[in-house]
Amino acid sequence: MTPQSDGGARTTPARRPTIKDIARRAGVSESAVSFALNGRPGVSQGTRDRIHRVAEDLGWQPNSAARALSGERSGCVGLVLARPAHTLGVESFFLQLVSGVQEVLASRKVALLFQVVEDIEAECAVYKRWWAEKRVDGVLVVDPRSEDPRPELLDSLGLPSVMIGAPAEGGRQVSTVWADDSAAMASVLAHLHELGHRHVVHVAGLPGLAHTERRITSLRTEAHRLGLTAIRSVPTDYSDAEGAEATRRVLDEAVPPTAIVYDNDVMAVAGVAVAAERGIKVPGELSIVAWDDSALCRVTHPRLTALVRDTSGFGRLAAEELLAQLDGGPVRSLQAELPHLEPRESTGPPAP
Amino acid sequence: MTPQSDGGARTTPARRPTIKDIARRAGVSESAVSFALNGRPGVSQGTRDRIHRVAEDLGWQPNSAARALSGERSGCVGLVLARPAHTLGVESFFLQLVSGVQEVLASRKVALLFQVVEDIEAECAVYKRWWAEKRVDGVLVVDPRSEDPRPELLDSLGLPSVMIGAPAEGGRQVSTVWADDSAAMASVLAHLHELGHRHVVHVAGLPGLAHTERRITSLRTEAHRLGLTAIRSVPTDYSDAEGAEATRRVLDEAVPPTAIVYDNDVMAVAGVAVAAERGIKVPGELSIVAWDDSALCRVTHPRLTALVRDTSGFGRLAAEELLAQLDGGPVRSLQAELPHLEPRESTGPPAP
DNA sequence: CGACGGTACTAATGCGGTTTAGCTCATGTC
DNA sequence: GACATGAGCTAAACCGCATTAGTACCGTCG
Repeated sequence: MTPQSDGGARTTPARRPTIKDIARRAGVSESAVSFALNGRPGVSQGTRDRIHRVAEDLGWQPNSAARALSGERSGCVGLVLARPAHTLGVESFFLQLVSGVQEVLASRKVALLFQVVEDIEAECAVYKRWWAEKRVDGVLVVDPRSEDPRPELLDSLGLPSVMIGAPAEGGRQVSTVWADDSAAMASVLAHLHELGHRHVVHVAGLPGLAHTERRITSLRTEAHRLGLTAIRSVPTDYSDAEGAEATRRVLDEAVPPTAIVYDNDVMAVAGVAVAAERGIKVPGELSIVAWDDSALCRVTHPRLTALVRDTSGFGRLAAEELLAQLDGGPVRSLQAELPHLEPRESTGPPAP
Repeated sequence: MTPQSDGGARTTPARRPTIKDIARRAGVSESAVSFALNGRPGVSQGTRDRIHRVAEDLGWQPNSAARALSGERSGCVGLVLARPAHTLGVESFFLQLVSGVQEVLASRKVALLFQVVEDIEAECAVYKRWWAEKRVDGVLVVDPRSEDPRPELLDSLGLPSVMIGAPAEGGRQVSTVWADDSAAMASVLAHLHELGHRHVVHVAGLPGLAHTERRITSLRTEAHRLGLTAIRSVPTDYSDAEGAEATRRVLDEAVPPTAIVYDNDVMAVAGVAVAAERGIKVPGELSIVAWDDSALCRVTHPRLTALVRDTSGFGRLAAEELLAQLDGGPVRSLQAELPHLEPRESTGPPAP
């Protein structure tokens, strides 16, 4: 830590123009300006144009605090990510989601308040604070759980919100946007079944998460339907470490699986590494499928067969839905496009 | 898209308590409440305590808009990430940085406004808008460039800011927080030199970025000092695709390098994959070093020797510095802890 | 020709805080 | 006992915008 320059006086920058400045320059009252700039009736077309010109000239933008204070809208939506610090930052899902969200929000001049916390309790605390401070108009909620306290909390606060990734839950006034994990899992299993696999392991993500549960259930149902018995899910925390560990465990079993489905890209890559370390050929002796595509799936050797979904499109959908709700739209449950399987080099027929 | 429930009337939630409510309940004026809650003089200890108790009871939190409007502080800082959508989301650096930033901000109840945009022009536009809307009190700026328009812009707006990753630049009233890439690069080259490598290629990141330039310069200087001539940098855009492509190119040369240093983890992993695809043994025939450690470096086989830095600590430092500046502190240039090399399995002596 | 209705605008108020100015009363001072 | 002092509190202005309640003016119609 080396202080280097102590910085002198900062020159005072241009003062922000206000409605008053516009009013003076245009020779009208402040209210006229407000009407004109907000497209309200009560000003002639002539003055309206003049006001717009002056505002443009001055580079005026509404002061967000003032607007929030009078208009009852802060122009912000919130997004909290509850993840223990060490699991942060490898998965591609999240930033892509956010980039989709932003596209929509930015076009409507809505800002995104973002916060990373350790766990779900802290997450709830953030919602309460944001609500009390009137910081956000609504929130996007990720990582829905099977026993989730958040819909109830958000409902009681009356904070408009969209749950990303969960189907509708009974009774709560919370919109949801979700992908059909069940169908997707079925398509993955069908692909492997067609190739001839009869013994598949699903290295799942966190058990508490709703979509994990859906995938596990779907796997079981489909396996049953296909008459397969040697099929099961093992839980992890989504980390590379547990992904690798789970892989080692199942490969050590008396009858190891011929295919493994991983619940995210990071674990799938870890699985490839474990196979490499043991000299197990992929896909010759072991087929691997990654849930969620990303650059990762393309940098491994062999490149990974992956379940591709339009993550940023998912984010866009969620953001649209939240904005619609803020505009007084109904609470709904929307389903995103079905993920599709992109076969690459990591899946093939099992060894005879 | 399947609308499912149309949501009925939302029950009106509890009204947010205001200072007025506290004043009434405590039997004092609103100003007294404001003084008490902000630790200003002008109220006796007795009333002060009483007011605090009432505020606590009511669960009062200051309305952020109101406070921003009168207090000249929005309680928000901004962070813009300018990346083309397709390069988003693999690198671990960013989310870790943010998690460090948040730790500090949250403890001071400052919110983080986050925005993803396509390029640096859009980024500048966001700063201008945030300034005009008075949305943020300051900003954190990432990915500094060698010819960077942002310090000048931020300076002219008078928006307090901290550049993350660049050493101080002449004249601008912008703080900086940076790591000594030059020394780090020197340590990497020393490691490889000790192992016996004489022909090293540096697969660099985007040429425009300041730290890329520093690493390239340092590599050249150090190579010269060590009397090595077969050493050079090749530029990429940080993506897995270009990392792989660059690797193929240099391995195709008449005299291929015996070691490659990659400017991020993703490209290093891509490099490993290219080696695997060609049957080149790592580290037997090719040593690989990754700049920045992450789960990725541990899931490859072999695990990657990496340059470790405390990214979230870096974020903390930057956030601290920005807050200090908002509190009237001087503009400074701070240096973060020196990254250190973590030798793993991907580096070894070159083939004889 | 005066009441009427509509248009184009202004004045005034409020949002929830912060801050300045002022007011009251007890105390100390000479 | 008159007067300055300061502690403890209140009233009022203000931040920048949205909104509601007027007001002035004009044309129209009975």
